[in-house]
Amino acid sequence: MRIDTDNNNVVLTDVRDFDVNHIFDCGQCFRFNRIDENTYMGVACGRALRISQNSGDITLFNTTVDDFNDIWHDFFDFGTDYSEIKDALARDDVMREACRFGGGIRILRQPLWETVVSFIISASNNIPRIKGIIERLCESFGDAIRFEGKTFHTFPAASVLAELSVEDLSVIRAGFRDKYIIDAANKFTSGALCEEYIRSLSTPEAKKALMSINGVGNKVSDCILLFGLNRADSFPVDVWIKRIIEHCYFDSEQSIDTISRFAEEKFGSLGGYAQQYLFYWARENKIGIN
DNA sequence: CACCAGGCAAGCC
DNA sequence: GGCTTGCATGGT
Repeated sequence: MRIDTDNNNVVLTDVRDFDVNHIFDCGQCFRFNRIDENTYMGVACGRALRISQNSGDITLFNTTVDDFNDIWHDFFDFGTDYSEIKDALARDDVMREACRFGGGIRILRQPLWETVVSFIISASNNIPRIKGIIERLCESFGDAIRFEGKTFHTFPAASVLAELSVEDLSVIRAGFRDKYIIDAANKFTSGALCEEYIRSLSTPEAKKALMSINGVGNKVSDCILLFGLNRADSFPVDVWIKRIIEHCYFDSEQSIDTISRFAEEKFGSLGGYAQQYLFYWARENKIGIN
């Protein structure tokens, strides 16, 4: 990959294993929206971004090289070799096809706090509504930022949400999840949970710490570990993953525990990547629904 | 109208 | 311990 500047844009060439549609449509990230077939726009890490792709060429509009190096390089996980991961995972027909179909997926390194709240909101919910709730949360309580003549909003800090009551949150229409968001904000603000401490823990210990938050159970904590803490040894088992593993590897209904142990055995430390390839492939092709 | 949506907590045994 | 049920809201 080469990094150049063109006017106010950062231009990447010879980029491999990268597809904006795969990255932003595989359900890991809720704040980026499709502008056209090659372009997405959104907010992450306190910055707005417009990113466009033409095969191996990527343009980050109105972005400095410093911001690319300081923020977007890590956000897009450019330090990880996804070809190697796909080679290791593509050991059977199912995984070969899933890795081929979503070959441009990368697991974004999203801010921990935003990931905690986003996946609390995801519980028993659908992706369009999750995005709507998060958007209202940011509009109501985040900071306004200007970008390309438009106003965007950052994700509100835990300390900001900790000042709110459950009633204050009613404007975002999160339903029964509002009290969970407040509890998470309180734990992150009071020191009961500290990001640096959580990051220092092993994956099982970090999971236990995250599950002390009301509204964070087995599945949500696995998503936080994977998307917010870059723990690829975590394999979130949601209804989609459960159905596709059953459909492709068992041909009968299995317990969530059985699915988890199967994934641990089969994918090990690459489970999180496998989960994303499978999730995207299954959803886009409606596999395992019947 | 009933049913469900990337689950979870609380209340039952 | 495992199993059931209620949960807010919005879309079919």
